Amino acid sequence: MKTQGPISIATLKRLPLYLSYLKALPKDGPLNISATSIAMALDLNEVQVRKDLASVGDGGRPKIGYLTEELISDLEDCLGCRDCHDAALVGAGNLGKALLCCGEFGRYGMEIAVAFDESESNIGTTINNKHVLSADKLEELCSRMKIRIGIITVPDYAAQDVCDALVRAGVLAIWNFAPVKLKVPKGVVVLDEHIGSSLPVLLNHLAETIG
Amino acid sequence: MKTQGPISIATLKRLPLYLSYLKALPKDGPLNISATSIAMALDLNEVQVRKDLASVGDGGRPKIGYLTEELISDLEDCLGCRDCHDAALVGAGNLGKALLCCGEFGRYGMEIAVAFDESESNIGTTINNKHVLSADKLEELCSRMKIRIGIITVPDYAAQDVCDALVRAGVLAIWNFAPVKLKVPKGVVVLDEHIGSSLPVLLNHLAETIG
DNA sequence: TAGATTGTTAATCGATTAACAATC
DNA sequence: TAGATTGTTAATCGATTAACAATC
Repeated sequence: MKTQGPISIATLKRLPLYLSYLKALPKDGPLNISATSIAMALDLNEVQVRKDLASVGDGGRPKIGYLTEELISDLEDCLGCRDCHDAALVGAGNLGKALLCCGEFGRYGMEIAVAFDESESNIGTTINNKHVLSADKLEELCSRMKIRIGIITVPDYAAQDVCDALVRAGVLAIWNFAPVKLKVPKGVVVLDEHIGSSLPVLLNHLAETIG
Repeated sequence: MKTQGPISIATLKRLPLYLSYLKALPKDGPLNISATSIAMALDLNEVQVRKDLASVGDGGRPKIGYLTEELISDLEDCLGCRDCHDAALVGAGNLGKALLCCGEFGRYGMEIAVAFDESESNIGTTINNKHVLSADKLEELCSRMKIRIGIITVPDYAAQDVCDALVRAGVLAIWNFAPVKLKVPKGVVVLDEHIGSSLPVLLNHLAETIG
């Protein structure tokens, strides 16, 4: 693995694509793979692929390409699989459940360790082997477990309160699915995942197609 | 509403933010709102807000700002609320259910009209007043209902097949939640919504913070 | 050697931001 | 009038892409 300079956000977002593509390749296939073929498969520019790969590994060889296994391992290293962080999810509704059941986060260096919810019907249940606990215990437990990542999948009116509680518990990074701009103290990072905010892009395309 | 030139993708993605912010304002508040205050609230650059708003409406007035109601209506027009498209969702798992229950798509000009699934336990049920039907009926029904938008929330191995069926049924725009690069004929648009692909961005920030 | 492939340097493109003029 | 606010023009920035040299 390469000594990293900072990796651009755009590149960072593409790394999971490469990893899942490489992992899906047949095990008995060739040992090498070229940036050209990756680019073709993922519908990307091949120079872009090479630049991206250059930022995670120490390169391929002309005419031969990259060693597939090495590339996978470099990508995993870079995506942080080695030091996996525990996360707490708050709000075990449909979206929360979907995330709890999503197996691939481990690959990216995050594991949902515990979930919290307010509804009696959810509290005490287990989803994909993860316990759903009462939201009352959020602060104390996250603090004790030294959890640094919070995932917010509660309705928008509750999001800021949950966020505040997570911050008090020592959470430093928040993945926010509520369509709300969260206020956090300096040093805490928020990543907004507003499902639906790219919908206009799709509908705009459609409108043009239909004419 | 303004006669539109093409709106940039970045702008298009921000429009829902403005709309939901404006809608959340108290009804008995002031009639006007300034780009400055919107920018503050949403943590954006104020020139950017003005440019974005310029592309949907016919502008505000110096010293006064924009008429809140007019701005809301312009945003709604632009986001296509007037001609709402029917969509079909395929895959009524947790994520599918979350989307079926999400009320806000109507605002953006899309309504999920029907859902399809393979599992016996889901077929025949109703989620948020939307029928879940057998995947066998997908092609015929989507075709008959003249559905133009497909939402794919099935496991990745099934995604391409579902996509093909949707395309055969005449779907022109696909919102894809499976972590797979779909192959579609020309004229069909795919918008990939890879939840998790921005996770590395968050974890990278975290790693820097922790040091 | 010839050709496929890599990596780098420079050009392009799109989006953001800064500076400023216009206006109510 | 003075000041808040708008809109526009130009500068900056980051990311993508094209052209080319290096190499196995």
